[in-house]
Amino acid sequence: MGHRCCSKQKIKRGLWSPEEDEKLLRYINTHGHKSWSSVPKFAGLQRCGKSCRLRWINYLRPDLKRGSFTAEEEQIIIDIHRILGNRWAQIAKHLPGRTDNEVKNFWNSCIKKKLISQGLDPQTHTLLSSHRRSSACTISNNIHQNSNSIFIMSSHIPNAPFETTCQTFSTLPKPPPNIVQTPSSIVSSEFQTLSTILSDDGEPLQHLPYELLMENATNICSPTYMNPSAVELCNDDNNVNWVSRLNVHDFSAQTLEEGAQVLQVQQEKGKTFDDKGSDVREANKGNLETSVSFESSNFDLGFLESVLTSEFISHDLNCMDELAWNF
DNA sequence: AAGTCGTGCAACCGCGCCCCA
DNA sequence: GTGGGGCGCGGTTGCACGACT
Repeated sequence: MGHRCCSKQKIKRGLWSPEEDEKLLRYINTHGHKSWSSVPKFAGLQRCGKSCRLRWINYLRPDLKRGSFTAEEEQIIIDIHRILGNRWAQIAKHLPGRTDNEVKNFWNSCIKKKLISQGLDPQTHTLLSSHRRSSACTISNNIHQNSNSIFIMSSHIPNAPFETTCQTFSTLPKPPPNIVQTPSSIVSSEFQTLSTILSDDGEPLQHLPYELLMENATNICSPTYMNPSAVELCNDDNNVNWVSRLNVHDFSAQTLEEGAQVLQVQQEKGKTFDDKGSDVREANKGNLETSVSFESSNFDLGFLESVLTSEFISHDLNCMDELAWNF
């Protein structure tokens, strides 16, 4: 079945010949492509407009980058996919010279397999269930220099000495001065440009640019730097206000060794943050709160990632589109 | 050398959105 | 309000080619 747009025409399908490429290229370079449906007719091609458009976008466009993806591009794809999912066109916008088709193919042929081999679900970027039970997970510093990922998870060999896990925390590099000596709470105004560090009583102490927070996002979970009482990720997008809060009182290697851990995740809808970042946390009594507790000797930090990631992903993808993803 | 299998990628397909008459 | 055309997007297919037996 042909495309609706070209059902009346004699349509050739399949691979493009060099002659067809030449015709299309010459026509578009001369006339542009105001209407794809009329391109084949005027260019002398027996193709449908849709096919011409695809050929131009994916192959003939002069600004296309050739060759294999770099490690940096790969990491960008993974990072954005973690948030946006299979929105290849959106992802491709952040990779100059790459097309959505190219990104999609690269994902399906390479990245997907790589993530699976690492025990990660390529759709959710969380540990596959088969790995979740058999291994304790650590949240380690983000080793990749070009990544804005909040966490990188690494599997912890079940019977390995616990020091292996702790080591991850204790060898983190020193944080920048404005994040060290922290108050006990960080509020990340995730989808705006300011992030705020709050004191114990919720008063804003310091506003941080979003980029700075993200650059140092790994610090949030580094007990070497601090021992925050909560990590909050909030979105104040017009009428939709939400906060994800992770109480991580004892989020330290020391306590991990002690075994019993409590992670409380509070999802609080309806909270508002004014534009100065002040927290009016008592304002709303009707908040939805979800608490999850663990009493396991192996605190599953992988779950933390799941929670955070799902918050990022599920709450409002429209916000994601408006993110300042212009690296 | 011939057949089989796996992989990468170009191209197609169907759906949904937007615009306009 | 609605129906049709155009376009963009994500999922899928199928071919070409190299590796392997």
